[in-house]
Amino acid sequence: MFVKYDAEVRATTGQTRPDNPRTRPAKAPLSREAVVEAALALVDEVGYAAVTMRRVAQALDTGPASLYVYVADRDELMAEVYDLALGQVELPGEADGDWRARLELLVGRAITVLGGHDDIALVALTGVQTGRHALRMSEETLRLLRAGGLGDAACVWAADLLDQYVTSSALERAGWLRSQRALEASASPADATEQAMSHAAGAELDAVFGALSPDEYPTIHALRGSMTAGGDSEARAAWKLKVIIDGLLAQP
Amino acid sequence: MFVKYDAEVRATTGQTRPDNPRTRPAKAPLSREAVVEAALALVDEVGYAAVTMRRVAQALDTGPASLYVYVADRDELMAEVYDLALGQVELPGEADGDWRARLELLVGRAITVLGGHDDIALVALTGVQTGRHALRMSEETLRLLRAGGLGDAACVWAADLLDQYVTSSALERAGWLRSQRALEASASPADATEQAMSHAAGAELDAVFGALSPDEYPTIHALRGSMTAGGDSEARAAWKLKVIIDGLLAQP
DNA sequence: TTCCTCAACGAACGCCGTTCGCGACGAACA
DNA sequence: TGTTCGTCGCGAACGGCGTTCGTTGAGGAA
Repeated sequence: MFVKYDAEVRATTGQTRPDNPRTRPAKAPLSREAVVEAALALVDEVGYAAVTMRRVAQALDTGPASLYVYVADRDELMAEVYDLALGQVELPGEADGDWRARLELLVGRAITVLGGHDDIALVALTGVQTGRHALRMSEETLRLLRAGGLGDAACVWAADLLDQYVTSSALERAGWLRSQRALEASASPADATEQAMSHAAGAELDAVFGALSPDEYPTIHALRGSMTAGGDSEARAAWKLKVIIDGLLAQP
Repeated sequence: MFVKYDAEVRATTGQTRPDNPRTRPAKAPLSREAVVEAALALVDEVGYAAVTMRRVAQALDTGPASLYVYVADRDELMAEVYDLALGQVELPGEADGDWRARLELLVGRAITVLGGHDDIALVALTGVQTGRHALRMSEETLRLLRAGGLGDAACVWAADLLDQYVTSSALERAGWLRSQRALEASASPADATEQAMSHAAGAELDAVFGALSPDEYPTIHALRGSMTAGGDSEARAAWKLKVIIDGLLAQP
């Protein structure tokens, strides 16, 4: 009853300041899970770098000090956020084809999901992740590679290589999405066709490569047409993954 | 006169590099180049994340505000530092073999050099680098790939893939070196044999994998012997690179 | 000599992650 | 009911960050 009253007052004033926070008899349900979920939502909303302990606390209507009951520090929180995001990756099933088709699907989904949460994949660069969902991904990757007939050591090294590929691709994709969003926000809504945006996105790189001296950088100059035309990023990603898997199968 | 005195004092104390009479007879010993060089030295000394504008300024015996005459912000400074580091990569020559041998050498050197400057490779994740040395690397990579007979589009995509590989490998290597250094510093100097360190380095991962339920993670459990035995990281890196290039050659 | 330009920098602003200790709360007990 | 006591949420503060602003003073031009 008091809780309800307090909550209502706070809701109508929009601030915790006016009333005495101490009058709260019972605290809203705070938990490690809630903190991590709030942080992931913030990553999507304001971006990885802008997720601060203060902002997470604010989203949960509390102070930054309260978060440290559930989380050791920002790094640990972000590691949890990373694993939560990884949980959104659906594992391919029987109907998705043989080991190779499933592996390609798994890697593609991981890149899509992680790249969709801004730079959360940066967490994977800080070391081997041992969260529940990270282990699930490793298990499935190794299982599929084994099904492909690779040797034990090759499986482990290949999983390592694929993990590097997923992480760097997710970060690349996150950066691309960010620039698209920035462009979309800045451009006048009238001419914001997708083609115009895509073209504008690569415009500065176009200029850089075009201005290069053909004598000093002959190959870049010769290929600048192919470099600018990023074209279908989907096809590019699929090509890269095919390269890696073909390479794996070429090993003894 | 005071300026001159200051310059002499600084030169004798070793704050700036040997006096070049041609450049700047009596000007302040500060320049964009000097700032970038000081920053790179700090990256090696205290690590990428700990390189702050204040520390760079301190190393140059000035205040942080003075740096902004030569550098727009920390990101731009770090991009310059990245390119300076890349300049330490020596391009393979005629004597190093065919295009493939040279490409493997180039990639290996890039990983070694970048990985040796802590997390400086993080810069490459913020977007396509267009510094002098970054372009030089791109030019050479594309040239070698073309010499390998790849088509125009394949060259560009392959260079992209190799760049991802270099960046992520450099960061992995930097992290490994960091943990080795930490271990070396913490362990008692008496038993600091390399084998003991290498073993201790993977000890916690060992424990994690060993504790996993064989039912939930059967493949990890089965391969945990191969996972822990990181073994020769040199061989692992060479294997990964071979996978990628073999994969490239398997494309139509 | 006088003036002008601009590199240099002290000081400050608004953030950040993290820590510490106060004091209100519920429980146990008289 | 009145009193004491342990728990723990969180306000307040600390040291440090990137960056900005306005002043200062030296070097070159006139």
